[in-house]
Amino acid sequence: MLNETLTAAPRSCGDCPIQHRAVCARCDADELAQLDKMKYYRNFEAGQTLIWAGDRMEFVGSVVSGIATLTQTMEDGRTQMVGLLLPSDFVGRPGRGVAPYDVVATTDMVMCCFRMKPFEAMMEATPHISQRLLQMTLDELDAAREWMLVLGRKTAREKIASLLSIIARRNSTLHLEQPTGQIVFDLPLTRDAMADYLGLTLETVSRQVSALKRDGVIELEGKRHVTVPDFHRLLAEAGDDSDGGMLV
Amino acid sequence: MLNETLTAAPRSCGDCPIQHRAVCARCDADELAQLDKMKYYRNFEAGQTLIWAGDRMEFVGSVVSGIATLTQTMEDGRTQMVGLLLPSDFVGRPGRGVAPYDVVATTDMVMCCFRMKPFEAMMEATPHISQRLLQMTLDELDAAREWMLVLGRKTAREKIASLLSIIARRNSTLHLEQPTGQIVFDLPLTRDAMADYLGLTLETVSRQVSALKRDGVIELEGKRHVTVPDFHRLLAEAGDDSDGGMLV
DNA sequence: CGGTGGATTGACCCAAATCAATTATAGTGG
DNA sequence: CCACTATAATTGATTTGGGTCAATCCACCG
Repeated sequence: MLNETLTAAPRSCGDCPIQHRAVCARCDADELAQLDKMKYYRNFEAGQTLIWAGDRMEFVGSVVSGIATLTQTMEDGRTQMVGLLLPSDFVGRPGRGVAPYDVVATTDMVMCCFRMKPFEAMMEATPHISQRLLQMTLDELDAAREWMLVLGRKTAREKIASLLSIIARRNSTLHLEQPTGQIVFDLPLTRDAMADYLGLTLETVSRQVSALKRDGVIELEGKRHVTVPDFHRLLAEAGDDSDGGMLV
Repeated sequence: MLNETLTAAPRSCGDCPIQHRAVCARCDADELAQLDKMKYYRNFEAGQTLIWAGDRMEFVGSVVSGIATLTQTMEDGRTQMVGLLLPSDFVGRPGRGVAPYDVVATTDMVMCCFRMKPFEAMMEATPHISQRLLQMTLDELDAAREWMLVLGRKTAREKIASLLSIIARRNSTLHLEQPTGQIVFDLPLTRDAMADYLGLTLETVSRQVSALKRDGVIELEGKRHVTVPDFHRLLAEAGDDSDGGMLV
């Protein structure tokens, strides 16, 4: 399942489900103790906007469980999703006072928040955090560039296949499996959110999902539960390289 | 002029035109001396491919002068530019052995290269470099996300206006001016490269450039020399926020 | 000069947007 | 338990922005 059963904050960092992938992954016991003093957990409900673009940011933090989206909006209302935040992903930018994007919870969420000021001070003092954050940011940059190819050059059908394969891949790496053969997962996004991510309309998303289903690339149970009988077939539909390509 | 007259390597870091913006910007004299031991300059000619996607990377480095592009290619030949590298921008990723994108010089270039291994070791030891690199990477991530909106939701006309305003802005920040009123610059890209950046065909680029010219948004002298009589008008054509929006 | 590569312009076509109507699906309260 | 909404999703008909194919045009250079 994509939505972890965890809906409450972990008892301590030792129990934290994201301790090995989050921004604090490299911290030693001392450093974790320091972080503990500036951190607090917050719960958000599905649909809730965590941060509005233009707001003052008073915290940064990690997604502990649940899923959020980063979205950019033009004055005339056109929107483009620019990020999908899964457990262990980092929210906010040290040193920046104002949020550039809307951050919206698509499921119930738990966040581990750090007060901005002390966190920034700690980043100056201990290299472990900024080193880890650098790694994570470089990964996000790669993902963003991958997404630029999707937005700029792929057909609607390829876009849908790309999104499905990305969700499938992220989902299975969370569970430490290699994505091959049959894969099953739940879509964390509505058709509308998928359209925002893909630079399409929701009608086109719906049509192409139906087409992929008709052609046997995917199977649907309800609107959200997806079975991919052959992951390689899906990758081929996405226009992605035969297999490899993926930089982890 | 966009192309700095500098075509040779600087004598020393003190003479370096990018010393205040590059990855080494925060380094003290000691650290610069350390870097000096692992660095070497390389010249590239316009059109030359610095790095092929899939190649082993044996160096990382900074653009000292000139302009390069980062490009992703699908097996069937569709290409998408995913980055524009200007002086002071960083090339390569510490810790990564294989290049994910083609890097191509669009003008003659000088690069300040660091041998990968010692550079990585130094990053572990001195926080100044990874802190600066983190800042730069976060800026690039913002730029990439800005670009996702352009690719996903803007019309061809807006895309052209967006590209022109980005080049104008970057160009004038290099010269420490505020972009207002009349702006003059040289396009560093061919129509074809612009199309690769914008997710368009070169014919559409040509048509929309002509349209913007016809409508008085820009003036052209030859194919490359651009005059923008009213920068705000250009921003409005780009669909960008009335003025602000820009996160520096 | 003719040639070559970049750029422009025109005619036509198609993939995805838009406009519009139905069809699930999930509550909610009588 | 069944109407009565409200929201998400599907499907159809039509339009359109940008792609494709093709014919010049232009500037520079040997």
